[in-house]
Amino acid sequence: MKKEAKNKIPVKTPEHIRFAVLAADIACFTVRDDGKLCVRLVRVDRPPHFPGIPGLPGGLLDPKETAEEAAGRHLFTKANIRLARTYMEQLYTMSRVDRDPRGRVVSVAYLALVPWERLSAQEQAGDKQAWWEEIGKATRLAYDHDEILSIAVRRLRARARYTTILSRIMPLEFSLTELEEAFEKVLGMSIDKRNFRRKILSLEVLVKSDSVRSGGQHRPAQLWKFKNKGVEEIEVL
Amino acid sequence: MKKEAKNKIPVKTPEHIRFAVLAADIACFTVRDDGKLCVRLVRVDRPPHFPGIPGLPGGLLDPKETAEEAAGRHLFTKANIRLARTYMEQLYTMSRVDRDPRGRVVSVAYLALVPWERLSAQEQAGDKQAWWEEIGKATRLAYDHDEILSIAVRRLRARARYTTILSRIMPLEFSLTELEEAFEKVLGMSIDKRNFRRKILSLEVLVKSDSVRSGGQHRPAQLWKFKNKGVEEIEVL
DNA sequence: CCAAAAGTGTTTTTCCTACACCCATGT
DNA sequence: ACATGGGTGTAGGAAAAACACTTTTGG
Repeated sequence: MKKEAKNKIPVKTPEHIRFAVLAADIACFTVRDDGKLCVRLVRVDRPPHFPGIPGLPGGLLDPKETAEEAAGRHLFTKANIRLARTYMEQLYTMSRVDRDPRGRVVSVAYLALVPWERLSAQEQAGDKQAWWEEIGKATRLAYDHDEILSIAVRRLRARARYTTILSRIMPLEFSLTELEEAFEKVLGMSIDKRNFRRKILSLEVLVKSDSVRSGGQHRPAQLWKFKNKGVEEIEVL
Repeated sequence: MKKEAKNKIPVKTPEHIRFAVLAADIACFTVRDDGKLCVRLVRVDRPPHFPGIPGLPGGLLDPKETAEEAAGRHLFTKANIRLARTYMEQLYTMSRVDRDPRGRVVSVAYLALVPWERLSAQEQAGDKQAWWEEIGKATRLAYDHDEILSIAVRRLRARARYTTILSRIMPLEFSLTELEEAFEKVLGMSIDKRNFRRKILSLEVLVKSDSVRSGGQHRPAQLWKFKNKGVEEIEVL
């Protein structure tokens, strides 16, 4: 019984090994209706090191939540993006000893995607606390968030090539041209229209929607949906 | 000055946010000379939950080291594998609240590779504390190490297909047959000899070595090296 | 009838796959 | 001389890439 007591444990973990604070940071992307690939930034105000400069949304873990739960929570409370509409996957864990000048903070970074169409008007517009920034212009961020962002963009590009991850950045219904443009914006290259359509249709991940989009003074576009709602699968493009 | 004091910080982080213990676990692979893909296991002895059962090597972070440094350190102290010979990349961070029944431990898992040829005789042989286990037989591990191992194998297979990661599991010099066998063991499939040779040579990642291997009673094999020592690159196979 | 984006086929080239025999060496 | 793994070439099919015109609508 004495032995059992010895083994019960870290209700009383020794002080010296509980030196770290755990955090989660989120690189949340969307393709804005002007076609720009954007990331959600927030105003970080932690003088003297980070006085009112931009950064990724994030915050500390609670003792009873996973890193992913903390990421979803802070994405909502700090950046006003609701988890229900977003896809999230773990990206990288940042553990440099001096990454936060105030003390040892280890941060689990997440990659999130949200369809622009499903954001409320207020979420789209942004304000002084949280806003959408074009990828190229999101620079000089707080902490090591430049590095997180660069890892996130690289990962997004890689996964766009061999998974259906872009289904999580598209509206529920979209034209093939819109899907092609999402690929072009994310991959930063132009794609042949006819080859793209043949390829994406041959993968059989899309189904025709009932409706068409009757936009400007031109032929209306057939709308499509992704067949498999949530998940992703291996492919190529 | 008062303001400054307020911003100095987590020399005095509040107790309640320093609830977690940080750890690193390592899935370290090699291809043994019998051709088996193996993972390094250690004996975990933490009764009552894990009394002398196998697990991945790992351990806690020190306050002044990164997760990767801790991984390298524990790989050496717990599993007797020296970092100098190993390639290591971050795999996934496990943060389930109850993953360690003794208290909240968040673990950063790493994938490591080491060439069998570069291990000492003692490291190759293993003992009661640390040994090489074939992938299929490494099961019912401590904590969530089954899950880590499964993620690691999946990742290794994926990266073998589009990077030169296998350069880190091969000896410095090797025959094309040996390289082909490494691919076959890792991917768990057989590969056509002629097609493999044509493909791998067309990628121009190998250079001929000066020497040949004069093994049994047959024609000696030309030996090859990877052109770019350390790094990896995008390819296909 | 004009502007603007939607939609559609064919040809060429590249890459993957399947497949069988000769070569150099040690015993 | 023979057993053993090392080494090579070709032909057919599938997928990728290059490329231009017709269709449908709104103004």
